[in-house]
Formats: sequence, structure tokens, C-alpha cells
Amino acid sequence: MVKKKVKLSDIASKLGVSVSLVSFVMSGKWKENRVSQELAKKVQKTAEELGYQPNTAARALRTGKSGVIGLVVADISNSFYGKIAREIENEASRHGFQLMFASSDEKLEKFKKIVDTLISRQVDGLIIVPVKGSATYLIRKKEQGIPIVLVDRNFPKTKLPFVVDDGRFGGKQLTKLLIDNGHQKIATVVFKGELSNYNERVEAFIDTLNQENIKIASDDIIEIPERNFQVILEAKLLISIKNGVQGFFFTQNKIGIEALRIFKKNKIKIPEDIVVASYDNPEIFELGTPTITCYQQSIKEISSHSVKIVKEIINKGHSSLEKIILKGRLIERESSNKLNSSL
Amino acid sequence: MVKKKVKLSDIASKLGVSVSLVSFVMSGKWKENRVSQELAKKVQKTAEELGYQPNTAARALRTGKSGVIGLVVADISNSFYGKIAREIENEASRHGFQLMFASSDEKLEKFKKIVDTLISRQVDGLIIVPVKGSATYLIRKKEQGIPIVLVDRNFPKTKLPFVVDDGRFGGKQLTKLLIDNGHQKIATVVFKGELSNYNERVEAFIDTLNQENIKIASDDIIEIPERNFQVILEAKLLISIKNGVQGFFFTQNKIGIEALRIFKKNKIKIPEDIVVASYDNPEIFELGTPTITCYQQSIKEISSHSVKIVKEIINKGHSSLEKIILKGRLIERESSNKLNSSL
DNA sequence: TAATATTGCTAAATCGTTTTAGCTAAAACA
DNA sequence: TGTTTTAGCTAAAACGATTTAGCAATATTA
Repeated sequence: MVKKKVKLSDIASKLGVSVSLVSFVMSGKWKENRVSQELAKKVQKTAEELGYQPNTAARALRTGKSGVIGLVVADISNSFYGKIAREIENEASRHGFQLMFASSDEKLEKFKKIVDTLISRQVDGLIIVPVKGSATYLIRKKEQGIPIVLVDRNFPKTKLPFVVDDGRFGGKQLTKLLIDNGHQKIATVVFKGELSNYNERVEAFIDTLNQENIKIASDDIIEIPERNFQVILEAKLLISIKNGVQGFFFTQNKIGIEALRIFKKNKIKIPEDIVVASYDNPEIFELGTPTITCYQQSIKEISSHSVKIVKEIINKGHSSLEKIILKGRLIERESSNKLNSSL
Repeated sequence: MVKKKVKLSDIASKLGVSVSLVSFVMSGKWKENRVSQELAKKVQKTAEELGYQPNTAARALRTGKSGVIGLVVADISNSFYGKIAREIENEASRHGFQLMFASSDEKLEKFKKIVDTLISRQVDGLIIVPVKGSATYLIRKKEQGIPIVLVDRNFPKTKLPFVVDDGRFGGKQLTKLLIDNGHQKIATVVFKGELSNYNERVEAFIDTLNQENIKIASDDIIEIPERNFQVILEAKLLISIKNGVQGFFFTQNKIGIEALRIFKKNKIKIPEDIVVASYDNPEIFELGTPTITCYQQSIKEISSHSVKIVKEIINKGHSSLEKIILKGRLIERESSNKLNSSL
């Protein structure tokens, strides 16, 4: 009982007109192709009646446009990327695009494979959270004419368009807050590597401390590897605390959340034993006890801009604005102030 | 400097062979088509050299198969669906499928539109978290020959294949735990509507209390509407507490998380003032203070089964196992026991 | 009235694969 | 030796849309 799919020729033969004419009508171009209004209406009506749904594979083959944008994130189950995906989805559908997505897991080989298959699936453009070491690969893709926009992270030395949060701003906001609350001995934690976006947050941390004439020990910049980071993070945090660190600035929600787990496990009290501020704003930061001071990126704006840019590149080959840096906002909560924890 | 895409005919003309032959080789069917091994190797080599990537639009048009599965969830930014999506993604890619996704927002009209566009984009099959009232619509789609499997929620009176958690089991586990911890006056909260899956959790709640000969007041089954549920939930929770309710069983993470927000805002202490147990296991349940007792669905199994089933339906028209009900596991934490909150 | 422009439509090529049918030459058979 | 099989390849149709070129009939202009 499988109903056959309705195609243009079904409508055409039912009305005794040509396929071309039906196509003109269905694509909304009947005026410029001088189809009489009378016929146009008839076509629309029978298309409706028959339940016509265009075959987008055929259309994609003919036009070279699929109406699909590929989205590559680090991990769709991470709340930050989940939110990004959701906003990009909204914005994309507003512009008539569907989304195909995949998670790279921060692995270069997997990342390349994903991007390649997305391209071979004829996506019109790509919105990408790039992984370490993917710069030259992505440049090659861009040079092959694939519309690409980076999001969340960028490669500043390249000409790859991007939409990112202002890491210097966010890093400064959080660091400043910790200092203003009377903490001098503070440390930051970041994943090791050349992703400039996160490094900017650390640089802002350093700059801010320098401006305030606070000395930084080398141990206060804690770099951890990506794999099995939980174990190493725990060790480093505990050592830091033993060494007298009073506060932490975490550069990513993934690190911040794991740190909370570690503090809980080791019965380290926030903010009594240690004060904390983190990038991003997952639910746990808002609802946990204590609430966690954080810097929330402008996810909506980041998402909408990335769609807008990739759409422009798709349509015009380039975008008028290919480098966008957006500021987020500081959310002061209980975790950052020992003296006034009822904030 | 836009490099043109390499196609089969490029490889063919470079080697002076026919397109068909190249196609046979590239699709791995060279043996049954009696291509000499020597030539097959040559073809593979030059395909590699030229960086050939198949045009899947063309392939989809010709074969009627796109290699894409459509995934419709309620909200990709909800951690539960984020995790589901991630697992489905893994499993799908293992079977050679890409995912196209969209969020329904629990809105029927949006849901229908999404499913229609996914179908017109030639997805081979659909994995769907259905919304209220979508049963007849989905049945029609199934009858049109679209491979569909429901996930997380099902329509038991229909023949739509599904993979879901065992709501009776989970509901019973959580309710029993609250009772066993000495709480008699407990209430549950659920979204109003005919989604049997959630209703089963409530039925299990009722059954369990009945079995224990505990009387249930009608106010103890709290039904809330989907839109603007936050306000109503707050009111209902506060009233219940005023009325002497000692504990709550929340049927979804969305409700449970919002309840935490409300308790926090109203300075209601868990488990001192009220004990709590909830379906699902978002980060906040594990890391918050107190930790929240919950029932964690078998997300991995749910996801992998749904992919397996939809794949079978795609390939064979039906699946050997179209109705799967999986049990999850109870995670006992601090929120459910007043007496022993150092659990 | 004749030349030109416009209106309303259609035919047919095209996109890049897959797949069926069939062709040729060599191998196997009688 | 002549016939049948088999191996190894190619030609061409097909998928369903879009789009260019062009045909007739009518309308407009000189």
C-alpha cells in the first residue's frame, strides 16, 4: 500500500500542460516566465490536491544547491553546543535551510571525515566549530569554493570567516571580578593547544593580573590535555589549593563543571575554601549550591550571525562582514565572593 | 580559484574507460560486474589522486536512497535529547547514515512541517520523538511507506514501531524509594496530555501507592500545561507543600530542573523541607547540592535500537522487533532521604 | 499592411550517478 | 572446426527537477 510519490509530470499530465510550466509555477517563477495567472492557480491547486512534495535530490542535482547547511560541533550533548545548535537551527529554518549535524569529539581525523562527507552530501555551506590542527585543511576546503564560517573558535592568522565571543573581554571580566572581590592568588585552567579563542581568555587573565600588579606564578596557568582530563584536572586543582590558590577562573563550561564534581568529591567548599568563576552558563551554574559566577556568551547573536554570514557566502561568494567578535555578559553569583556569600 | 568537483566521468576519461566501469569500482561492485582486478586498482588509485567525492544528490536521485536519517526531537538543547541525539548520531554513522535534525518544540504544526520537509528531502527514514496529537498524521506517513520509528514516546494503540523506556518500571522505582524512605504524603507532576509514556509514569506512581495502601488525594497528581508551565508549577508546588506534601516525584527532567529553580528561589530546602526524586539524570542532579535521586533511562540502548530498527525497516520494509521497552536504573542520592542526608 | 514585440506555452538538454542490456574477443566445449 | 560460455568492457536509459531556446499566436507599432 505504498503510495507513489507525486512528481511534476503527474501534475502536468493531469492538467495537460508541460512539465516546465508546472515547474515554473511551483518554484514561484511563473510571472517572469509568462504563465497565465489562470493556469498558475490551477497548477497550484492540483499540486495541493495531489500532495506534491518536491524531490530535493533532483533539484539539488540540477541546481547544485541542496538547501542544507552542515553543522559541525565538538559535541552536541554539551549544553553549550546544544544551545548553539538550537539557535542555528531556528535561524537556518527561517532562511529556508535544513541542518545536517555531526560531532567531531575534538578529533582531527573524525572532523575531516565528517566535513568530507557533509561536502559530498552537497551541503550548500558549513558552520563549523573547528578542532585543533584543522586550519590548513579548512583553508583548502574554502579555496575549493565551499562556503565556511567558523563559530565559537577561529584561526586568526587565516582568512576563514568567523563568529566568536570576545575572549579577551570575557576573560578580563571574570578575572577582574575575582580580584575586586579581594582575591589575589588566583589560577586559571585551560585545555592545552593552539585554539586561540581559549588562549585569549588566558591572556586576558594574565593581562588583568599584570595591570593590577599582581604576580603570577607559572603554576597558576594550568594547562591540561584533552583526553582523560578529569584525572589530571583533579590532581592539579588539589595541588593548587594546597599551594594557597584562593580562586579559579575556568575557561570553559566543560572544565568548570568537572571542577565542581571534583570539589564536591573532595569536600572542598565554595566559596568558603575556594572561590570560583567560569566561562559559560550551564544550568548547574544557575541552580547548584552555591550558584556559580560566570560569563555568558551571546549565543543567540553568535548563532544568527553565523547563519547570516554563511548564507551570504553561499549566495554572493563572500560576506560583507566576515569577522565578528561579540561580547557576552558577566553574571555575578555566589561562588566568587567569600565575604558575601548570600549575594 | 574554485576547483571544479571531480566526477566519475573525469576519472573515466583520464583512464580511457567508461563511466559505468568506474561506477562499478567506486561502489565496490566490481567483482560481480567482472571488472579486472588490475583496472579496479587503477580506478581506485586515480579516484584517490583526484580526490573524488561522490555526488550524493545524483546517487539519491537515481537510487531513491539518500543515506540520511531524519531526527526529530522536542528540543535539541534539552540535555536528555542532546544525549539521545549524540548516541543516535554515533550509531547512525556506524551504519553509514548522516543525520538531519530539527526540534519540534512540542508544537504539532511545527512538527508536521518539519517531518514534511525532511521527507521531501528524501530522508531514508525517520527517528521521531512524537508530539501530542501527531498519531494519525504519523500513521498516514507510515502508510505512505516512510520508515518511521518513535523514540522516547509511543502511541500504544497504533502499529507505529517504537523504542521507549519502561515508564511503569521507572515510575515504580522512584515512588517505591520515596515510600521506603518513610514518606507517605507524596505528589507527582506531569505535563497534561495524552502522551502515554509520561502517563505510565504517573500510573506507576498511583499503583505503587495503592499497593502500599497509601491514600492519594486528587491534588497529589499535579497536571500542568506545556506553555508557561513555570508559573503554574511554582504555584502548585507551593500549595502542595502548604498542604503537607512531604515529597515529589517529577516525571521529566524539564519539570525536575524547574522545580529545583523554584525551591531555590523560595528557600525551600531539600531534603529537610521536602524530599525529591525525578526522572532523568541531567548534570545538575549529579552535581547540585543536594544531589538528586533519579531514574536514568538507558539512553545508549534506546538510541542504538532505534537506529537498528529504522535501518531494518528501510532495508526490508519491516523490522523483526518493532516494539522495544527498556528499563533504566535508579540512582539513589541525597534528595530523597530526610533522615540520612549524608548518603 | 507589414514589420516587430509580446504573450503563453513546450521541447529538450542537463545535472552525476546507477544499472540494464548488449557487444566483442577469448576460452571452453563438442 | 564450429558452437557455446565466459570474461571484460561499453552504451544508453533512467531518476525528477530546472532552465534555455524557441515556436505560435496575438498584439502593437510604424
